[in-house]
Amino acid sequence: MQNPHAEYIEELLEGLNEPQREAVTHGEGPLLILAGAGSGKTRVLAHRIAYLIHTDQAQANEILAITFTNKAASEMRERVERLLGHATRGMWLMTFHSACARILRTDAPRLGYTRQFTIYDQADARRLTKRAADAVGVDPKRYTPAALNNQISAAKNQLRDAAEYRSTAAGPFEEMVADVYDIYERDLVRMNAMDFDDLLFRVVNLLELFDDVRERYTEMFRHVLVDEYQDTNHAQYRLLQLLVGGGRAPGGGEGEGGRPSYAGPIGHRNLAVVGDDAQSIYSFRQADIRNILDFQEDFPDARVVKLEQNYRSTETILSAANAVIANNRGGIAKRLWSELGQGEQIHLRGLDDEHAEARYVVGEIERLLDEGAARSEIAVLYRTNAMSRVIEDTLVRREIAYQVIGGTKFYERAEIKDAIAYLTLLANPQDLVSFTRIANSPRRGLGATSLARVISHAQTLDVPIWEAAASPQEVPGLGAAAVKALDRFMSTMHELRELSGEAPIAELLESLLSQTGYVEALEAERSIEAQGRIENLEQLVEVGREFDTAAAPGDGGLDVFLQEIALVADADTRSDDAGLITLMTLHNAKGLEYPTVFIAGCEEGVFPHSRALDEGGLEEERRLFYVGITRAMRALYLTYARRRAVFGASTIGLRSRFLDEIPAEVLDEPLESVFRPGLGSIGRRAMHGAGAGENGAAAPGAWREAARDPTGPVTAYRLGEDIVHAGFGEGVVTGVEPGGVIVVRFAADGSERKLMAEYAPLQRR
DNA sequence: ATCCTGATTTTTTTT
DNA sequence: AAATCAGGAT
Repeated sequence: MQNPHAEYIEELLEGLNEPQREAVTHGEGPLLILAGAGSGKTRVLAHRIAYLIHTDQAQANEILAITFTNKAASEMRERVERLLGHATRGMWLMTFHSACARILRTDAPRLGYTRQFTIYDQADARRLTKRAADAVGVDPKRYTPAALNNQISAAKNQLRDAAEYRSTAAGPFEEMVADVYDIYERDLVRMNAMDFDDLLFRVVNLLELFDDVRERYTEMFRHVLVDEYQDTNHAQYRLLQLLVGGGRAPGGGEGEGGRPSYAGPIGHRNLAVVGDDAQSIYSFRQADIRNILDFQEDFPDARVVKLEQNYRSTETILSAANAVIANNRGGIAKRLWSELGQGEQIHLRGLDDEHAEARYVVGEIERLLDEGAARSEIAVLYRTNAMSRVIEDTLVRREIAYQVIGGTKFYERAEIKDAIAYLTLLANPQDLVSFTRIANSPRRGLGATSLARVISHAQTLDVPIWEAAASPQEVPGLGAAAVKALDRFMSTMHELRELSGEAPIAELLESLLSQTGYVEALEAERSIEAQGRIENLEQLVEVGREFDTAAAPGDGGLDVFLQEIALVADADTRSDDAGLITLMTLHNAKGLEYPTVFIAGCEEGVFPHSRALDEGGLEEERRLFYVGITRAMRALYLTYARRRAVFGASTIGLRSRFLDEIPAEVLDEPLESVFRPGLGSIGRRAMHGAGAGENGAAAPGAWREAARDPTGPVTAYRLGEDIVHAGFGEGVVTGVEPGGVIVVRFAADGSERKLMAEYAPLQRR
């Protein structure tokens, strides 16, 4: 019997290599795809989804596919639709957080929330944590709300609620956090609100508490696929187990047993995960690399597919990446290879300070553009958002168009948050955070004292803040002026609430901004800044208009709009506009690729970051460096600055230890990069000699021979260099550590010794 | 209630 | 260097 789709399926598998094919055509049961960087995992995922639908193993609406960003999700959806030739409405293709918000929009009432619950972002969560900390009497100098909230967030991501946290709290600090956690949690519930972590946690609660709900979703999602599995946290792990069943001890108990055994309820176990342990970079967000490392223990019958052929980068770039990651212990052995040829060497430059670094980067960008490169082919990556500024300044000066991903996000701008807070209060009258945000914005004479009175009145009566504010004359101690101001404010809000039932979002926003006097107040300022804010608000109205036209019928409510924009990540706003250079942190670059990549700020303390250097942090920093390197397709530039302004003060920086983990033969590093200024006549002569390039950098390769000259002054030894020691004989450099220490393995007895490069009797051979 | 000023803090990384 | 915050003046 000929399958009518046979040719189509053949077409679907065309151009895939053997392991990719295996992953795509794998049928039921657990599947682990270990996908090295650039090995075509997005492609495999898209093809697998299309394959499942084509072979009738699943309908589109029976698939749950989790990606790391909304942007990745919509790109994936496009790919799948192109493969299938038709739309995929009904397929759940989104982030963990979006999927959870969507589940909760249906089922949150089971847990005592309304469907209009508010999602608080990190800033809101911190504000609420501060309130809780104040109530507990925490010394705000010793413990910042951010630090406290991080503790709470970490607990939630491990599915530990306030009571559980208290029961295991050890020491006074954790006791105190437990107190804060209690109040914070109580406030959230009272305000019908959830933070980001709650979205996951509450869905886990929902599925654990209500068998009927769990069954509904397990039956609904016959196939679950997860991208970037190495960066899932415990809550996400548990969620997956509840959805697909199984986990440890397949066929084991009904799941009601002890907690620490993760045996979930019995399910179809159709879980396909894709990831790369070498790219795990979110442990600060409680991502647990063990989720991917232990997958085969969780599912002993899992099919495991390794994708090691890289279709993205040159061999030069890959050998750098492989050499760097080899310095980490453990991990799943992989060796990326590619057929794309050696390509050009990796450009490594040391510059005097961050301004020189920016000038060098932008100078090279200009050169590349002159040679015909498109701006969209170039990305500049850095460790921290603050580092974008200097580069931005330089780009502006040279009039090169760029986009910055991250940093101050659109939805975090004060005016945008205000406008959204108005909408949020209309949807959720219990939302105290939104109320306090907008009650006096624009100024209407409602100061902190008056607001505190209204709030405490609402809390004594245990009624929503909206209700308490609606009858200001009943608030004890409220001055006559304040009563009047509140009265006016609330009558506007009541009018808007009427409107919110029927009007489209864009219209509601527009009337809100005019009726509350918000835009008027900005216009009155008559400043450029205020004008910018007004433009931002216009942009927000535009977002609303797009939502109005795009939203599926019956799914276009205010609550849906608010919950959607609460989960917009900045990475989602990345434009593919061919006319823009892209600037972003290394974290934001995950999953992306560019023909030319710059990694700036390769200095000790910056990258690896000084605050990451304790417990195991170094390996994660190295993975981050690995992620950065493997973003590059053809050209990679690494730069560091010998001096850098940190907090306005100039600081001396040493080149990153990661640079010395890259094999010398793939690097193109001019001499004056290696020699620190004033280190001797040869260094200085090099500066004058071979013709310093436009930005003070010598022409590539000019002094490479000199750098190898064994009689020259001590230069940094690099990984893999062959040396001769006067006492121990021949050996090879197997490690380079900061402080001029190198590790050498000697051929004679195979021993490894640490030596001071400068003083040991060493020679290159 | 609002504005001004000086002190303090900020930089990991993000859904 | 810039942003936020507390305290005090208006």
